[in-house]
Order: sequence, then structure tokens, then C-alpha cells
Amino acid sequence: MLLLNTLRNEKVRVLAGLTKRQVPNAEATVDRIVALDDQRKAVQTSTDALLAERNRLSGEIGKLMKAGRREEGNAMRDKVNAIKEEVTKGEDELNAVKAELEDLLITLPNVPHQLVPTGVTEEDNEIFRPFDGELPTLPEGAKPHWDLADEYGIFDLELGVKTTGAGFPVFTGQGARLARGLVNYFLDFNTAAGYTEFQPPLLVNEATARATGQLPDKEGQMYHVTEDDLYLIPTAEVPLTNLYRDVILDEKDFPVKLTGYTPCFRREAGSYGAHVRGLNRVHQFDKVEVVQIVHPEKSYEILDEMVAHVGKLLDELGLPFRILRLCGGDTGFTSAMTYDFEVWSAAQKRWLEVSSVSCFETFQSNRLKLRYRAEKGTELAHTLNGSALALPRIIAALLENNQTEDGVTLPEVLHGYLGMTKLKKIR
RNA sequence: GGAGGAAUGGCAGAGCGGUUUAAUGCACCGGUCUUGAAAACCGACGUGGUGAAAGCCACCGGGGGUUCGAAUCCCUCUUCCUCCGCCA
Repeated sequence: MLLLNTLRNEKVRVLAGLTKRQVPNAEATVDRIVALDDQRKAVQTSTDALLAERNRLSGEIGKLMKAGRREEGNAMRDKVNAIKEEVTKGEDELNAVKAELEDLLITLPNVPHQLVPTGVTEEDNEIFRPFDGELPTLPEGAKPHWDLADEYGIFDLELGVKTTGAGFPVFTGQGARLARGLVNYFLDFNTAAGYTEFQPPLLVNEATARATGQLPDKEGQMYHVTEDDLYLIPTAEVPLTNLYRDVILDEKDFPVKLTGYTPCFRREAGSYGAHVRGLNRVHQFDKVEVVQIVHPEKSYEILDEMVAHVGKLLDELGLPFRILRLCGGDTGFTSAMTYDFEVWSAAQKRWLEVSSVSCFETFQSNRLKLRYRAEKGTELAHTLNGSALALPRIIAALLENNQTEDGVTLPEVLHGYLGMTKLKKIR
């Protein structure tokens, strides 16, 4: 959620940013919000004055009663009762104004960073770091990962349909082991870089989903357990970042670095077609996430650090990748700047998104009330997160890019985790 | 699942209808003393709203109510503790 002071003091920058995202009626909305906030202040001030008067008179009554001057006390009660009615009116108005303000404020996405390119769709994303090597060329008859999955017994989509439905792959045999090995490898890689590992709940309450911005914006993307009013997490970002909801840190606590493995659940409503075959897009998938909570002055430096971290991970896996800087229209609602990592899927001959690394500035911390003690008072911290990494498309790329006559060769970093150097055909 | 108890400032812990921003202790911070440190002493020491400031307002687990006035009384939800039962 954007800060009211930002809307007031940096209107030009805010509007320019919102225009990059093609937010309709941005100026009218901002003006309306500021007007509502003015109204809020006015009503609050007058109501507070009434309350002050009530408190003062109530104190008087106490003294009169103690002194045994009952009649004077009773007369004053009537006076206070009259004030009380006005207070109630004022509080009702205040609540109504606050609610409208909140409803409007929550519709505004984050203001993109200055360097974020203008644009609407993924076509407009900037190729921030192109792949500079040679893309692997596969032998004649190379197969996409869904075919390889059958030959190698990696995962079974039909079993998933039987137990649950489409988009819930069942990993099998050496495929299940590959997934487990990747999770362990990623977690070890992250903790070696100073991230502390957590195992958070997979279901979260409404307050948690709101604080990181999944609600109300992405309501339809989450599975909702209506009976208990809980949501299945679409990413570990949600519970991990919320560990620090309503927290006031000291500057010396920075940077807070968290990592965690969780399954992620996404309804992916409305995504169908050729590009969702195999593991390209599924409803449940494994992901290891990294989160940082940092000093506002450091956040973009840290963003670069996190981008380098993910890049190193992909280098070690030996996967060709490129880095995009997302344009305004493609940047997530809550993010100020996002880098996407895409690995080359050699058999499908297309780039697959495997990680998204974002800086949210104060957009999340404002809703989280995540602050630190500054020289004078408290300030909102900055939050960042990124995938390191999401599994399915990594598995897809490993299978496709490394397929040979006698098996899928595994990158050296995984040998120890899997107890093998290559995946073997089972049929 | 049954019975009882409890939730107060970073921590511990008073207060149980009216001068409560909330006793006291510890921790932390500034200072005096000291070569330095400790001890001792002095001071400061929650968050948010409003305001130039003084000040004013709200917050004692969440929500609602009673009252002129609520940390204090009532209702409700949540969490934790103790005992009993059941169980990975």
C-alpha cells in the first residue's frame, strides 16, 4: 500500500509511475484519496476536541462526587451525555471516511522504480542481461520434457488427475528424488549465503494474505479454504515476510535474511493452451524462496545482490539463462522493480521463467507495519524477495537440455544430493 | 474432548470504576564519578493520529457492551498455562 505522504508530496512522480503501469484514472484517484485524508484529519481533530472536553468534565464529576456535591455532579452528567452524542456522530463519520480511504488506497499498485521501462505486456520487458554463450543444440529426435518424463519415470500427470485434477503432477521414482535433491541443494546454497531457514505453515489467514498484497488484488489466484477462512499459500513469500508483521527492528538487525522451502498453490484461472503442457504451468509446485528485510537506503544494492545470488545458482546448474527487467505493465502489483530469470528450454525452444526477484520498497512494510528505529522515531523497512528457485521449469530444462543417448546428465553440484550422475531411462 | 486459571510497556510484575502514560525491578540509552570498567547516583526510556510547537486524542490480547468516566465491570472471540482423557 502506498503512503499517504508520498501521494501528497510526490504526486508528480507517483502519477508518472502509475502511468507506466497504465493505471486508469490515476490522477482522479490520487486527488480523491488526498481529499478524503483531509476530511479524515478535520473530523478526527473535531472529534478529539469533543473527547478532550468529555474527559475533562468526567474528571470534574469525579471530584464533585468525592466532595459530596451530588447535585452539581448530576447536572454535569447531562452535559456530558449531550457531548457523547456528538462524539458518536463524529466517530461514525470518521470510520466511514477511513473505510473509503482504505478501499481506494488499496487499489493503487506500487510506483515503479525510475529505471523500470514503460510498457504493457511481456513484449515490452527489457532484456537486462542477455544470455551471452551459445545455446545448446540438441541431437535429432530430441524430446520435450513431458515425453522424457515418461521414458525416465520423472512424473505422471494422469496419476495427478486421478488423485486431484489437472495441473497436479505426481513425481515418481528418480523424479521425486530429483525434486527432493534440488530442494536440499537450493536450501543449502541459500543458508551458505547467510539466509536462515524456516518451515512456515502452508495455510495463512486473511490478515497475512493482505499484508503481503495477495488480497484483495489476487483473490482469485489463491485456493481458499472457506470452512476455516484460510488460504493456501501461492508462495513462501507470504508466510515468511509475515513473520515480521507488526515488528519494530533495530538498525543493527539489518539485513534480515530468510529462506524456506514450501509447496506453492496457484489456481492459475484462465491459463490454458499449448504453453501449459507438462510442467510449464501447474497448480501445485515446489519452490525455495529467499526474503530480505533491509534498510531503505540499501534496498537496491541488495536487489542486485539477490540477482547475483540467483544467477550464481543457475550457473552452477549449468543452465543457459537471461535476465529481464520487467516493464511497468508486467511488474507485479506490489513490486517497485522486478527481475525475471528465464532458462532456455532447448526442446521447446523457448525461455521459461524460473525466478522472479523483486524490491517492494515500503509497499509491503506499510501494510505489515514492519518498521525500524531510526534516529528520530520509526521508519518503514524495505522488503525484497526472490525465488531460489522454483522447481518445475528447472526440472523441465535439465531434462531437455541434458538429454543424451544414454541418459540425462546431471550437473555436478547435484551428484552428491542424488547419489547419481545421470538419470536413467526406465523404458 | 472435559474442568479450572491467565493475557498489562523489551522482559518480569503491580494496579481490579475517577489526579494512570500506567507503581516497582531488570534490560537498554545519555550523564556524573573513574586512567578505564564495575558499583553508586542523576536523567531519559512504548506505538499511532493531529499540530510549527505546547498540547490534545487513541491504544493495557482482538471485537462488542455498561457507565458521566473502564486496564479495572459484562458479553464474545483468540491464545497460553495447569489437571484429567485420548492420540501420532
